[in-house]
Amino acid sequence: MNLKQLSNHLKLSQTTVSRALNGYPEVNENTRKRVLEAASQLNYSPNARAKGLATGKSMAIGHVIPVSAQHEMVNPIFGDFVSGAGETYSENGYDMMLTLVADQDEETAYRKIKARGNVDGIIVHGPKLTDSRIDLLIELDMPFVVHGRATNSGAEFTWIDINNRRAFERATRYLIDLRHTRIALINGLEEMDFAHRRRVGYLAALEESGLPTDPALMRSEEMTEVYGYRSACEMLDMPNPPTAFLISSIMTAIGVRRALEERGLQMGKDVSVITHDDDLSYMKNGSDVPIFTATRSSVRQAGKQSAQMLLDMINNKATQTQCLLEADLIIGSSTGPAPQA
Amino acid sequence: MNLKQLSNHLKLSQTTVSRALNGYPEVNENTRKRVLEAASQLNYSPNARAKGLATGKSMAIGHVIPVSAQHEMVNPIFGDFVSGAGETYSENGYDMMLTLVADQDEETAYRKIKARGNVDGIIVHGPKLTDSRIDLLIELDMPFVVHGRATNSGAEFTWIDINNRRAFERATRYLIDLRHTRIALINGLEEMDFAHRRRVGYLAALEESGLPTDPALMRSEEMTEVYGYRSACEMLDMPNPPTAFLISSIMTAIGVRRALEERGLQMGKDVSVITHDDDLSYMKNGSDVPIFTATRSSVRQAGKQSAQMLLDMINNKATQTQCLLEADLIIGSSTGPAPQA
DNA sequence: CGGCTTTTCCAAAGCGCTTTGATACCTTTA
DNA sequence: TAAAGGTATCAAAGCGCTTTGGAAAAGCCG
Repeated sequence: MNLKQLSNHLKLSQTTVSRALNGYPEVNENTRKRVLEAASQLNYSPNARAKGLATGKSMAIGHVIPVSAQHEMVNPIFGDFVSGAGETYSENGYDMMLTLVADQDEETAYRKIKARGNVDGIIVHGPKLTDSRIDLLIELDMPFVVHGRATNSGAEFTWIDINNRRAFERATRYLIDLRHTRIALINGLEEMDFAHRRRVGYLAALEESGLPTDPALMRSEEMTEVYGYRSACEMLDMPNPPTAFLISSIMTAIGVRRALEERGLQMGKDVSVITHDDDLSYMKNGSDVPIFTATRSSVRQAGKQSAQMLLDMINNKATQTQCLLEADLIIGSSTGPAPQA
Repeated sequence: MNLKQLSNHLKLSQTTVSRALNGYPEVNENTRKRVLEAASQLNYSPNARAKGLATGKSMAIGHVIPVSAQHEMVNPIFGDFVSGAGETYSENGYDMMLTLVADQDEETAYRKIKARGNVDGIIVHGPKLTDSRIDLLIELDMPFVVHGRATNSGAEFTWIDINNRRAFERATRYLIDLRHTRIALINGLEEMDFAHRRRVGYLAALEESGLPTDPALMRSEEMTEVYGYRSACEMLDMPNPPTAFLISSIMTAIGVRRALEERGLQMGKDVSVITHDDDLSYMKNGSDVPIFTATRSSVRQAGKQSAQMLLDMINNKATQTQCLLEADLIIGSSTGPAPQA
């Protein structure tokens, strides 16, 4: 069923039918009603390609997911982010297009996306400290919103991010207040902007309290469970082990917990743990009382909001060009005063 | 840069340029080379919408993710599945389109997808025991591949699935061989086809050994960590607790482990645990020695393969219409002989 | 060199929609 | 009553590509 058939069936011109369907004023209300009824009854939906060609809009948003060829890793937050964004898209009649791009061919990939013209805007995932994609997208004149920031980018762009620095500064300070002095940082890859900021926050709190920093207590890797386990094992087996861990992801924190339990160490008593918690749907941080003390911020919410920002931008009703969310510091049972030496 | 501009620039007709780019034989090799060079130099990529309109193909595959409105849950396997599929798509020049659909408006959603015509085929996620989508898609004449099966569907359709029944039957038998007699099943929602099959396998093994089934030892819910924790707590606090758990997801298994540890029970000694393991990238089941004894099958691989099956189907070189993968039973340290009463 | 096929290229139609510019038909107003 | 202004509809052009049906150019043969 296409427009032509529908309008023949109604004995109206395509123009009128099209206008009736798209809510233009210059069509009689009775006619409009008739058209709308027929359309829904005959199950007519306009062909998206044709509509896109004619309007120059594709009514789709692209999500470009960086894939490091070595790891074949998918960030576990991805599902929740996308589900949040998807909700906004549905409400506004947009489709969501996914593209996985290996680091090395980012440039061509983005250019191609622009040229192919099947998205009206892009959400940029996983920005690095220095991220060439931003300048590229500006050059291409493609609307985009970055989930995160890119510290070393001079350009102005629209982003939504959580206050990673402050969150980790607060968390570190909280541990220091509990008299911990050897606090380990199990971070994400520090070429990633968020991880870098977290480290800055961590270091700031240490420095503020005059505590020394120890490179042996800082790790930076892809945030898997095994990474948390391995790091914790190695650190706990050091002569002078940390009494607290600050961790960038709940998956990794679970690995750390495993290492603790394996050693008969009690979390919140022998060793304290704070993790960042993206509030993932399948991996909630406990129910009533949180398992982990955590810096929490819903990534689903961030997805929803970044989608909204992008749509506003595309439809020229943009006002807010950046959005910094504060993470909550929620206290669970994984932290407690440092054990006396 | 569009075809017209490109062909003007080359002083050739659009026809010739189009043919040169699409590898048709009726164009001089020198001309073709000239065209190809200019295209890459001027960064020309054909407009996907226009191309789609002209060819009737959209070169995109839709993934339709069911979202239960209450839970707002995203299956954690989703990211890995999609990343596997995405790889196949990239290799073949296909895009991936994501649609989140709430259960109640499935029918309209699928009809709309068909009518809008921006995908050439669909991957169906999370099939239920009885799933109306299958008949609908057949009626709509839309190529599709189901990730999983739908037991109660009479129709013939293309699917890829793991042998859930056998996997859980083997796992249960393994536990029985270890002299466990009270084996709990912490399953996914049993309206889901995979969960139903797992239950059938579990029951078959029990029956085969003449062991009684106890409804108090069987749960069926959305597979979160908290669900595992809560179920295990409740069961362990029963007068006659299970000595072994069979669990449908590694996330849930982690919750069970948390409950065990909280009670000072040692996994693999006091209580045995087997879980299904989708081999998620960020949640590997340990490194050298597996944390959990598990029935393992890579969901990333399944994603890759289902994408391939669908593309083959669309391009008429389909041969294989169903694919049953066996899960490995890998032995970790979470299982051991049942403790003597 | 004329007639034949083969090679190489082209003009124009068409995919399904939106949108511009016109055209009828009614009202209103001077 | 004629001119002016609305209202409701339409025919046709155009979005950027593919593809059909030719036509010109080139190569081959006797």
